[in-house]
Amino acid sequence: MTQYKGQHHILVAIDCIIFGFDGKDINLLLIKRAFEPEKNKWSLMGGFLQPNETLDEAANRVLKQLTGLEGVYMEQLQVFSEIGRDPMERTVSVAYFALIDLHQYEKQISEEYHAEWFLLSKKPRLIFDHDDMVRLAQKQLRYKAALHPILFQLLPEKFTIPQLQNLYECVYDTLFDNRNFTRKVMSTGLIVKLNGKDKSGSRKGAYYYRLDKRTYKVKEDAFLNFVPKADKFI
Amino acid sequence: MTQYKGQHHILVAIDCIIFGFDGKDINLLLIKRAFEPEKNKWSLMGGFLQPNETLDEAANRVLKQLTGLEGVYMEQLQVFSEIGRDPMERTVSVAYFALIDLHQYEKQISEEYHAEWFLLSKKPRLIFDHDDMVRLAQKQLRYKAALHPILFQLLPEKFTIPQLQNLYECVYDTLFDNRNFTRKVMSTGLIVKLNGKDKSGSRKGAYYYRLDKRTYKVKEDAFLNFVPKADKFI
DNA sequence: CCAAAAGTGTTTATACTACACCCATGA
DNA sequence: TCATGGGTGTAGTATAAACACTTTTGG
Repeated sequence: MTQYKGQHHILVAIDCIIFGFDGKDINLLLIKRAFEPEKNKWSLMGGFLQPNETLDEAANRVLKQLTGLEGVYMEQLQVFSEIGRDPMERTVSVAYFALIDLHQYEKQISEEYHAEWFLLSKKPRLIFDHDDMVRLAQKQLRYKAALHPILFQLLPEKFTIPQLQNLYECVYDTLFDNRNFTRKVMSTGLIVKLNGKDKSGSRKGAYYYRLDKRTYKVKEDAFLNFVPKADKFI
Repeated sequence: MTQYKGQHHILVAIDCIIFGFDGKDINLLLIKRAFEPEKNKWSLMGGFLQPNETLDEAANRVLKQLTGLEGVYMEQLQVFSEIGRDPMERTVSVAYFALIDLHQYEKQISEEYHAEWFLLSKKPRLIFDHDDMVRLAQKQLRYKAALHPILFQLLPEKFTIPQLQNLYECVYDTLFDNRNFTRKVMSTGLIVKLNGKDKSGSRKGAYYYRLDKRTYKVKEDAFLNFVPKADKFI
C-alpha cells in the first residue's frame, strides 16, 4: 500500500496533568523542561506519540517515566490544536489527566526530570498552552467527581472519612456538612470500615476505611451525589 | 527557529458523527467514501487537518462541506489512535459529534458526496473504526443529554412537547410518563409557548414552543433531570 | 359520535437539607 | 480536665414518581 498523497504530516504530542493529594491540598506535578524552546521553564510532563504506540500507551509511558507508577487512573481530556501553540513547529497535543496518591510517588525516579509538586493554588506559569490544559483538567475533575467516585483514586488504600471529606472540600473549595456527607458516602456501599484508626489527625482517632472494589466497579459509572448543588461549582 | 529533530510526523484526521432527528427517529449522516482504501464503502464524513486551521475549524469545515450548515452544535469526542486503524498509513483521528435538525439539511450540497441519512438502528457497517466512533458518540449523547439540554439542537425552532418527549424516548429507547415529563420541562423555564399549533400529529393539535435562548445560555451547563433514573441508560 | 393524541392534578415516597450534642483521647 | 476533632440522629422540606381522566377535533 502507498500513502495518502499531498497531505500534511504533523507532530502529535501528549501532555499529562497529574493531580495528587497530600492529605491537605490538591497538588500538581510539574517538570522543568529539558530542551528548547522554553528550556528550564515549568511545564507539564509530556512527549511525542511514537509510531508503535497508541495515545493511551504514550500517556502511560510518560506517566511511568515520571512517577514510576502503572495502572493509574487516567483519562483523555482534549486535544489542543491552536496553530502557534508550540512556536517551534505545528504540534497538536492530546491532554490527559491522571489522579494519583502522591505518597506512592517515587522521588528518585523523577529527579532526572527536576519534577516538583506544586499546590494547585500556587503553581507557576507554565509554557505554551499548559495553563489552559490545567484549567480545563481542573474543571473536568470537578465535573466528573460530582457524578462519579473518582476522587478515591487520590487517596491511599486506607483512608478516613474526614480525609475523604477534606478532599472533596479541596476540590470544590467549600465546606460540606459532615453528617450529610458521611451518610451519603456510607449509603453507596462503596467503602468498608476497617479495624484500625488513624491517630495522626486527632486524639480520638478516625476509623480507617477502604474501597469495596466490587461495588466500585459497579458504581463507577452510576450517578452519585456526594456534592450538594454540584452544578454551582462547575 | 528550527524543528524538533528525529520525531515522527503523522497524519491527523477528523471524523464527524452527525446526528439528526426526523421527528420520529435518530438518524446518522453517512457518505460513500470517494477514494482508496475502502472506496465506495460507507463512512463518516471526515478530512485531514490542514496547516492553517485548528481541529475545531477543521470539523466545522467538514460539516459545512457536507450539510451547508454553520454554527451547529458540535463537540470533540475523543481521539482514535490504534496503530492499524487506517491501513494506508498511520493516522490518528479526532472524532467530533454534531447535532442538527435534519430538515435544515441541504440535499443538493451533499449529493456530491453521495451522502445519506440512516436510521441509527439500521446503519450499515462502516470503514475502519468508525463503528466504534458511532457507538461512543451515542453513549456520549445519552450521557450528556441526561444532564444538559442539548437535544433541543436536534429540533426545529418551533417544536411541540410531544415531539420533544418522543426525541428523549428515542435517545433512551424507553417511554416516559408524559405528565412528569411536561412538568419537568416546563419547570426549567427553557421553553416558551407560542400561539400556533402543530396539527400534523393529531386532530387536536399540539402547541408549538420555542427555546428561550436567554435561559438556555444560563442553564446549558446546569444539571437538569429530564431523564428519570438516567444512569440506568448510560 | 368516535378515534386518537394532547393536556392537566393529586397523592405518596424518596431524597436532601439543616441543625447540635456527646464521645474518645492525649497532653 | 480540657481542648480537639470524630462520630451520630431527627425533623422539615423539596423533589420525583406513580397514577387516570377530560379535552379537542377531523373524519
